[in-house]
Amino acid sequence: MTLDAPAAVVLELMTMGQQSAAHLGDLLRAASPASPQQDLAAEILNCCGRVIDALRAAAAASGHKRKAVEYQETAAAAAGSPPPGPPPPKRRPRGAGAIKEVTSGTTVDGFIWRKYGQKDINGHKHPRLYYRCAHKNQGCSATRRVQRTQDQPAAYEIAYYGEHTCGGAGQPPQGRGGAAPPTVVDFGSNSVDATCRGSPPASMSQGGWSSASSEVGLEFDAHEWWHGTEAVEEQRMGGATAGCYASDPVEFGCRGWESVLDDPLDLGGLQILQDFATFQ
DNA sequence: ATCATTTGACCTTA
DNA sequence: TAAGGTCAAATGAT
Repeated sequence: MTLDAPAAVVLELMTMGQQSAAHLGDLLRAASPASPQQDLAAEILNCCGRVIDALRAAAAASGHKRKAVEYQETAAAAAGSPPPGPPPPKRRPRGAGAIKEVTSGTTVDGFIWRKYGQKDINGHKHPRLYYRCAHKNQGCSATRRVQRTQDQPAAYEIAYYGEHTCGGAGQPPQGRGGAAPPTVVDFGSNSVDATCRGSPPASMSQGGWSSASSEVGLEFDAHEWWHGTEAVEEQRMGGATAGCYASDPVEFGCRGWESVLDDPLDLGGLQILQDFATFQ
């Protein structure tokens, strides 16, 4: 089994939660032999255990995949340090490795993209869509390639190329769209404000793909966070919009987590966890 | 009027 | 040479 850093952080946190719940159960048992609080602690314990199991299963299932980013790193390592040579080609080599690949139920990722092309691809039922960062005029060279998956029409395979040098998220293009929403992210809190206001991931807003532990939680928040053209297209393409589990404290309870983990198409669910276990 | 999207053509790579 | 990736004019939306 292989667990990449963010997934490993989730696993570690869940393990800590499991231990804390067990400790709480012990304390409650010492205080009174039988109480509803003990049942609650036991339920928390059970939920943590199931999430941990699901995480480990997801990591095991995806462990055999050789991802583009891994290939890229391997190739770079084989080539050694980049020699001073001609400028990078205007067009990336076909099949060049993405810096990140994600399978998601939404194309919304917190960045603002401009579509510049669409192509029917052999063997694919759906066309491939090409986007570049809306801040290209600021020198940002980030692009992404979006392809609907064959077996799951509501899911997209998104490959990212290039690093955001623009600051990206939270800076809607001048002249259209509204003011950027606050980019406050609080992974340590499960309050509605902290998790459901639609802020883009902080690590994204700073450009690049941070492996910071906070991103584990932030990916759950990568939903429609401003009403720009991307959101409109999202509706036109029939893509699912990310659910916001944290918006309902009940939903975010034990049953909510289970439903998340049980449905690979459900945003912020197991698919995302698999993405992190696979693509980091 | 301005800006984003669409779409066919062109370019590059394998 | 086929297929993937990008360009840029045309078109549509605001």
